[in-house]
Amino acid sequence: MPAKKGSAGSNGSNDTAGAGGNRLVIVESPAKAKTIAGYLGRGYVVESSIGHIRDLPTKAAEIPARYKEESWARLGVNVDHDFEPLYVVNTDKKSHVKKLKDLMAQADELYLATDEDREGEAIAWHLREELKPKIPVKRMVFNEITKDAIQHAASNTRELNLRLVDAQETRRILDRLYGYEVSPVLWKKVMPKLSAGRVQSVATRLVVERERERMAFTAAEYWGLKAVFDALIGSSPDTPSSFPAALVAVDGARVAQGRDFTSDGVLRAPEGLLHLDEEAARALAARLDGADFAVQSVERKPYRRSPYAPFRTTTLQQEASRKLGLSAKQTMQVAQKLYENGYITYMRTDSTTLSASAVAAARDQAARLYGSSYVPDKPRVYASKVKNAQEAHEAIRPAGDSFRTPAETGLRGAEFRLYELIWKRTVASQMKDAVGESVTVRVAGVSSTGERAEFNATGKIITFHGFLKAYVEGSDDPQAELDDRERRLPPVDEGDALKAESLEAEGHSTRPPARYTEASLVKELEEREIGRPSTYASIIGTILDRGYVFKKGSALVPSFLAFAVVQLLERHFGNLVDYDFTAHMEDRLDDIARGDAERVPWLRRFYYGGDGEAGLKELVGDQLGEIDPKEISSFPLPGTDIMVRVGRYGPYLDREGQRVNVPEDLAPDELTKDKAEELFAQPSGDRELGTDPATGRAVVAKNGRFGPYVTEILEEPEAPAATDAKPKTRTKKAAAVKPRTGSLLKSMSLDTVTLEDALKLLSLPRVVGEIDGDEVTAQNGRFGPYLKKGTDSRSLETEEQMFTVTLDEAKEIFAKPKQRGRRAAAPPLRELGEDPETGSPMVIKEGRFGPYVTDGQSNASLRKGDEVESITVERAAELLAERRAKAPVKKAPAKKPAAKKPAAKKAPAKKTTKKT
DNA sequence: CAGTGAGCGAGCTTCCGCTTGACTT
Repeated sequence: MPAKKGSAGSNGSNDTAGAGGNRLVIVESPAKAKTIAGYLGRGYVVESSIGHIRDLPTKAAEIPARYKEESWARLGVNVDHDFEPLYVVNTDKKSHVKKLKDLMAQADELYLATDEDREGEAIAWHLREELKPKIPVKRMVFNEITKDAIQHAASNTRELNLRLVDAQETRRILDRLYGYEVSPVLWKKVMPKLSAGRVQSVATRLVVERERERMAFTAAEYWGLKAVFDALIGSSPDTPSSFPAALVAVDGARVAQGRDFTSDGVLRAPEGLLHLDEEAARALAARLDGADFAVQSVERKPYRRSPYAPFRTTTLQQEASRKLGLSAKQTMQVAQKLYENGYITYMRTDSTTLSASAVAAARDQAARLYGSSYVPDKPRVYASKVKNAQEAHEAIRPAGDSFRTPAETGLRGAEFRLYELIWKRTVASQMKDAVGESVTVRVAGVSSTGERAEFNATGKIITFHGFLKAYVEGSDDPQAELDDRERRLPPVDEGDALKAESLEAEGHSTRPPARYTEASLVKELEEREIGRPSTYASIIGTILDRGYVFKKGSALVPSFLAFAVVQLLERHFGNLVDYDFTAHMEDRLDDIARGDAERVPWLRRFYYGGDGEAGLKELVGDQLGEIDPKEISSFPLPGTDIMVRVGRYGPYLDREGQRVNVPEDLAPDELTKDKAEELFAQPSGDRELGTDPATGRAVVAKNGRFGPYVTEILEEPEAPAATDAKPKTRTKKAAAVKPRTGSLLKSMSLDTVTLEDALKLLSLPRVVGEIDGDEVTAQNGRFGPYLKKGTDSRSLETEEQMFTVTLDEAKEIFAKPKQRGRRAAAPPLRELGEDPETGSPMVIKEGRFGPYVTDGQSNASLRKGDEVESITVERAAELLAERRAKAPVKKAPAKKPAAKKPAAKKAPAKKTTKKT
């Protein structure tokens, strides 16, 4: 499938659909458009939609003005009227949609050739809705991109399948309701900007559940014997003389191994099992020292292994991770490049099917490289293992009707290695099975006290390598035996005497289940039918971005934040994070696609409830009060009176009010009782800076609620003798002598702050002098540096001024009224001229929340995509108009906040109470 | 998780699934 030049087909190939008219064909991907243009030739113009062209509005700014006041506008779904969706053309697609319209204006027929799956059908429908064609519209589908298949598809079109579109729309609406209703619950109860969704929340839950298993896990220790036996035949490269073997039984009782233990560290079924501890194992080894050993039995079984199916998205991500160390995202980026440049087929697929020409190419390549004896008589066919596979694409394979070897591509770096991986896997998939023999040798000996000890050794001889010549799959577990690796044993027979070269005790302990990696999590999701090939990489990205998981090497470790979020969802939205939720959804969508069910009753049940079960609306509305933020963010540390809490500033430990931070990168399963004590013992990362020579007190730097600061350590008022003393007395005493504190200046940092800096900070407030009988001091406050004179104050411009400002300067500053200092100091960033609507001049200013436009009356923040430098008069006027529409009266709302001032001040504190 | 005094434009965060290119330094 070499890329052809230009997007409009002009190659002189057969024109199957007849001469004359112009046909516009729209596919999803630009790369595909290029190829297909070449196959269709004259009379066809092939363009791409570049994925979906319309969607529900993402944020307020995208909601058309006439809907903004609707109660459901925030959702983009009219939940009051049959869940009717509101579609807008995505901002970044507007110009492209116009281009498609222009092309359509010159066409006589429109072919909607998007992928043949649920999403593809929907894209086709959206195209029809948005382009509003007045020319005939045909739906064209194909599963294979070859000239024959494409030409056949062009002359065998069908109608749009509106039921399939209905199913897609239902999926879309459900995901929106889930995501946009549940996320705000997290903002209120846990932390702003968090998110929940059908896929990401289950992915997070999987990672959290695995960590819980690890935390609940109790390791069991067990011992065995490892021996190396010598067959006394002399060794050659092909036939070793000695081989390793492990103790499996003593006097008929099987020796316990890792798999015999439960996750609680106890034996599953102790009868007939021998659990060796270190002492017993060493003693047995001693009693076997010098014993005679002989081969008790030799068991041979045929070994046969078939090649792996060609790559689909998830298997490619897994293997690229194991073998090339690429993340899911990196893999997809590299694959995208290979696809765009015509080296491989499409990389977001759940199909393992190869086209006939690809099968032929793979067989041909295998025969040329390894000989025809390596190629089976009949092509291999791979049925998809993925249950809800939509199979709109082929497997991922080298492009074209004959494959380029990696060397022939001229590729380099990651692109070369990924291509090579895909090429090998594809070629191997059409090769013969590997065959051989697996051998189990059992060796027995009698100890000095008459025990009969039996050892096992296993080997594998591959007599015909078949596909293994081309490709061996990697393993996630480095300890695991590679299934395909050859391991030879000496050619021994029953009764042969053996000499023990070495025999020693070996200790093991059971291991907790391994953490997920990106690749294994994606695999798990795919097996549970959650998520789609185009989203696997971004799901990982989302849960990383939200801080739900972090990476430790390649392992995905859940944060305590994830524990809190998952705990909330499990307790209050159990159905939504059920692992089968998506599977049930898919069943309903299939019903809808077949015409066996309607979407509205189903969505209504989901959103409004029924049959005695609460719907989503009630759960996020009336029942919201039942969610206790404190409880949801608290986890008792087993066996202690310590609580792990997730706060706004990260996780911390709480023991009767004593608090200490938990390092952000501490894995939850590493937070043991001992570790917690250790954290309490070295309080909160304080850094001792030295002693204040004036007071003899220690000065430390700490990180506090308001950022880094320095403080002094006061002597303990009393020895801890009076344990009965009421806290009140202590508070009183502490109130009498408060330690001096001071926030670090912006130029300082916690790591580098010196004693000298600290003493300077602790010297504040500085008395500047006296004005009109009032003492003037310079100090650092909540809003930065300022001067204080009685009840009056003025901000200072720089922190340095706190130490340098003179009395004369202070007089000057106090002579000016309060507000002006700030307001006049900020000149407009840009002047825009008159608002065409109101005639008042508009200027752009920099404010607390970033740049905004003001006409003196209304103010409106610039939105995403608006730039101070480039914003137009029209856009600014539009923003102001929007702002005016929202808050038309100026006085009433201005008064309210004023009256609420005390409440507003409490707001931050209130938030904290909610949380803590 | 330290503790101190203003007066000011609020507005937005978020879902899943399709698919790339557009900016500037």
